This record gives sequence, C-alpha cells and structure tokens, in this order.
Amino acid sequence: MLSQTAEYALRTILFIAQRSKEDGPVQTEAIAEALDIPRNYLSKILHRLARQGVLHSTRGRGGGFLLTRPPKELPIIDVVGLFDQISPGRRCLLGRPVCSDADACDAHAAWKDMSERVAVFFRETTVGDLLGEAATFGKKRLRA
Amino acid sequence: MLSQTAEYALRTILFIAQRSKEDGPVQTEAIAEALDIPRNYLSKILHRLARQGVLHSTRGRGGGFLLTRPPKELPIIDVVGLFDQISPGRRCLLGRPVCSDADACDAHAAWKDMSERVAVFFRETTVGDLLGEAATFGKKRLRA
DNA sequence: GTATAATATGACAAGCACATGATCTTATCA
DNA sequence: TGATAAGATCATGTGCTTGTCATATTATAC
Repeated sequence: MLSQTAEYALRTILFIAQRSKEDGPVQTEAIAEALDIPRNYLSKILHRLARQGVLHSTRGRGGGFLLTRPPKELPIIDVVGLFDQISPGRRCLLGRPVCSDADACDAHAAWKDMSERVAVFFRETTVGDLLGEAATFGKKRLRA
Repeated sequence: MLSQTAEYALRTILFIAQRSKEDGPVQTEAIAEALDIPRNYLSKILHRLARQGVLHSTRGRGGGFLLTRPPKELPIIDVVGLFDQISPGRRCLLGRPVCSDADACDAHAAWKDMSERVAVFFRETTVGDLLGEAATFGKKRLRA
C-alpha cells in the first residue's frame, strides 16, 4: 500500500513523536538503529520532512529532529503524502482515459467509494491517533 | 492501485471477453493495437494467463486466445491476483512484523476494515460485471 | 580556534518493473 | 513440403526506487 520510503517516514515520525517528549531532539542514528532503516537513506527522508515543515532540524551537538506540530494536529497524509500519491482522483480501475460520474465504467461507483475511503483515512487519522495518545479515531468515526 | 501489468491483464481479459464472442480466438496483435499495450510485453502476460488457466491459447493460423470460463464466472481477482498481491493479509500500515487482532497497532482495526473491503471488491466482482453484460454488481451490493 | 557532534548532500550502484528486438516453435493452408 | 500465421522465448535496455559511500556544512564545547 505504502512505498517503502513512505512507511519509513511514517514510522520515523511516530518514533520522534514519542522519543522527543522525554529526550528532546532525536538523532538520525538513534532512529536508524531503533527502526532498522539505512542511515543515509533515512537522512534524506528526514531532510525532506524538514524542508516541508513537518520536522524541525538542528545541527551540531545536541541537535536532531523535532515535530513542528503536536501529534494530534498532524494528519498522516502530511507525512506519507510527501512520498506517495494517495488521493488525487485515483484513476479508473480499467485505465480508461475518462471515467467520471457522468461517463462511468461499470466499476466506477464502487471503486470511487473505496478510494475515497482510503483518502479519508489518511486525512482524518493523526499521528496522535496512531500513538494511542488520544483514541479519537474510532470514536470520531462511530459518532459520524 | 494496480500495477501497470495487472491493469494490462484486466483490460486484455475484458477485450477478449467481448471480441471473442463474435470473432473467436483473439490475436496478440489485435489486443496490442486496440489497447495500446507493447506487443511482446503483452505476449508474456497472455502466456502467463494461459499457464494459470484463465485463457486458452492456440497457435498457428486462426489461433489466438479465448477465455476458459464465461465472464460471469471469472472474478477479477483471478486475473489481477496473478500479478499483484491484493489480499493476503496486507501487512501492517506501520510495518510491524506482527500486527494481528490480538496484538494490534492503533491503526489496525480501521486499516483492516478497509483492506478487507478492497479484497471483497476483487473477489466478488466478475469480468461479466465489468462488461455490463449483467449489471449485478451494484444490485448485489445494494441488496446486501 | 580547534576538536567534535551532528545534519546536508552529491555521486553512484543494485534490483525490479516495464519495455523492446530478434529469434524459435507450432500449426494451418496451398 | 514450403509458405505463412500465429504464439513462445531469449537477450537486452531503460528508468525508478531503494540503498551505499564519501564528503561537505553547521553548530557546540572546551
């Protein structure tokens, strides 16, 4: 479902969210070792997350990475969306160049429903939800 | 969602299902041209579909490919499943080596629900459904 | 101001999905 | 039995994702 890179990114964000609460900035080396991710590859992922404003990086002694937002305010689409294309109108299952509500293939309605569900999941689930800091995900969905 | 190869395979099966009704065995060349799929690449896909019993191939003059089953009895998982891994317990979103109902990450329940929906779609939708030969798909889902 | 700790980055290589080109094999027809 | 029509197969190429190695850059500590 997710590319290797996007999965690395998501696990990394979750790790930083937890670890930084007690220990402050989290170093690349610590993440690489804890999550078994190649160090330099991870470094590039971290850099990209920082460039896009999800992480804040500081260099030098005592440096590392911190979240720029509280976990509950960080939807996971903001993490995986940097690496994988999740939502933007996943194309027709049958590869038809045009497949809209108006001009639909037979799979269109059911397929659209599912791909929208997936998109909603990534948009509405936050890093905080996945950490169990606030189990709001299930409740939100049930109430709705 | 589907790999390029699996999409080729599905479109090819749909094309053969339609075309063979009137014209008998369908040749690689005709499919390649009509669907704009590289000829030799298609040839390998066809060969694989034949090996797996979805298609029947005949060589020589008048040869080509035919479905081995009526479209309504051919779930699309039997086509795309040869090329993409659709269902078998899509792994944990967070890449946890173990992520079961018993030992679940916080995303487990919601994620499982969605991946199961996708699997059901591929299992219960047939080639016939997609051709509109029998618009049973929507009806089935609505009745259920 | 030099040593050290950390991120940043450029060059490159392996592996896979996708694709191409050439050739081999099998069947039909005259 | 030779020409032709078709699928089968082998070798190779290309681009992207993933991963590696080496080095540059920036900050802190003493």
